Amino acid sequence: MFNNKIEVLINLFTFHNGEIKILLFKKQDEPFKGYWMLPSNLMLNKETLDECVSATLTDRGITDVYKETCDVYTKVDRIPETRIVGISVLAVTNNISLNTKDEYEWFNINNIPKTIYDNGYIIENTIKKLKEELLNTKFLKIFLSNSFTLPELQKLFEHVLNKKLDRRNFRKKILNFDIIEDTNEKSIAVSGRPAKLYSFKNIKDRRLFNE
Amino acid sequence: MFNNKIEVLINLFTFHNGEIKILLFKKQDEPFKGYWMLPSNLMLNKETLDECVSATLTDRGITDVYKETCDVYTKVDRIPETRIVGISVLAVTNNISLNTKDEYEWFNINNIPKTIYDNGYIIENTIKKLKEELLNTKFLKIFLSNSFTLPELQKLFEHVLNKKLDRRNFRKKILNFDIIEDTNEKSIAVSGRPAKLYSFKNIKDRRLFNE
DNA sequence: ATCAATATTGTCTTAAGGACACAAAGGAGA
DNA sequence: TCTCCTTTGTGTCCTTAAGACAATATTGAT
Repeated sequence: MFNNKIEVLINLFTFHNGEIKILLFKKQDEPFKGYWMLPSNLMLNKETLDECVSATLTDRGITDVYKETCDVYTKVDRIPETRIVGISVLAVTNNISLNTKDEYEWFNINNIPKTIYDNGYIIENTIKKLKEELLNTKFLKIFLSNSFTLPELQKLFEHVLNKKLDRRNFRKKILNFDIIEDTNEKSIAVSGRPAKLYSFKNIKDRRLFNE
Repeated sequence: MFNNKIEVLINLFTFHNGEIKILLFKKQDEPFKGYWMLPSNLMLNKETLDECVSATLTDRGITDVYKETCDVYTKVDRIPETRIVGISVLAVTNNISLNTKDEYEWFNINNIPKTIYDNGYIIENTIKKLKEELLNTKFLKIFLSNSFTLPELQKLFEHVLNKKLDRRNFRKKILNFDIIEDTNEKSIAVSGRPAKLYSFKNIKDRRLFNE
C-alpha cells in the first residue's frame, strides 16, 4: 500500500558542433519496440539516487558527468499495469563517446524522435530546466571544458535563446562578466580566420540573458 | 528490492507582518518528542504526489495552496531502520488559519527551531528555492493577494535579499515592471501617513533583483 | 595575388540602476 | 488647533549596462 517502485530517468546532455544534444537508446523489445527512451533504471532500496544514476551511466560506459535531480512524475498510469514513480535527473557531460552494445544516438534537442511512455514529456520539461540553468551560467564549464572560442559560446546561447545574437555585443557582455580568459592560443581554422581560444576562470552564478 | 516507501514533506510558506513564515508541527511521541516537523505523509501507491499533498493539507484544514515539487531525498539512512525516500514540496498560501487539534506554529524562516531527522536540511534547501523563485516574481500574487502597499512589498524583498532597499529606487523599479496598479484606496494608518493600496495586474516572470 | 570565409574591433544612443533629501499625510497629545 | 512624531511619497543626477550598427584583419584555397 505504501510501497512504490521508483525509476530514475537520466537526461544526459552534451554540446557538440554548435548543438545541444540528448542521449537516447532504442528500445529493442515490445512494447514500443523501435521507439527511443531515456537511459533509466529501477532504484534499489539500498541505494541513493546518486548511486543509482552513476550505476546506470557506468553500465553504458559513461563517466565524467555532472548531475542534479530535476523532477518527479507520479501519475499512477504513466506506465500501464505497474505503478512506477519516475524521478528525472538532469546530467551533463562533454564526452560523447560511450561504451555499450546497445543502439544509441545523440539527438539535437530541437529534434526529439518518438519516445516510449511519458519520456517525451519528461525530456521536454528537462530541456526547459537546462536552458534556464544555462542562462544562469550553470554547466557552461562542463559543456565547454578546457578551451573554446567565442563563436562557439555564442552558438550555445543562440541555441538556448532560439535567436541570433550580435557578435560585438555578445563579446562585450561576456568579457564584461569576467568569467573567461584568453589562453593566447588560436583554434585551427576550418575555413576563414582562426578564432582565439578562451577558458573559463571563475563562473559567477549570474544571469546572462533575460527571456 | 525495488520497493520503496515514499513520504512527501510539505514546506508551506506564508507572508505575515513583513515576515516569511513556514508551518511546522510539534512531534508528540518518541523519538524526537517535542521537536518540530514538516507536515508529511507516506504516499499511497494509488495516488499521485499532488493528491497526497492535498490530502495531507486538507486533513489539517488548509486549503487554497499553491504547490510545486521541489527535491528528492534518498539517503538510505535519512530515517534510521526504515528506508523512506523523501519528496519535498514547496507550497504557498496567504491564509494562516488552519483547523487541527495538533500543536503547530508559523516560524519565521530566519528562526527555524529544532526539527526531526533531516527536516532542518530539507527546510533550508526549500527556503533557498523559495527565495530564488520570489526574485523571479513567482508566488507574489499569492503572498500578497488582493491588495497591498508598496512598503509591504518592499519588506518582502528585503526579507528575501537580506538587506535594506532604497524606497525611491524600489518604487521606481516595481512601477517600471508594470505588474501592479493603484487601487485608489489607502491603507488604514497604524502610525504615520497611510500608504496607497495596490493590486497585481499581470505578473511577468522576470527577474527583479540579482544576488 | 585574389577570393572566400570567418573573426575581431569601437562608437553612439537609449534604458536601467544607484545614490541622495525633502515634502506630505495622518494620529496623538498638549 | 497646533505641534510633534512617524511613515509614505516623490525627482534629479550620475554611472553602468544594453542595443544598434559597419569596417578591417586573418587564414586557406585557387
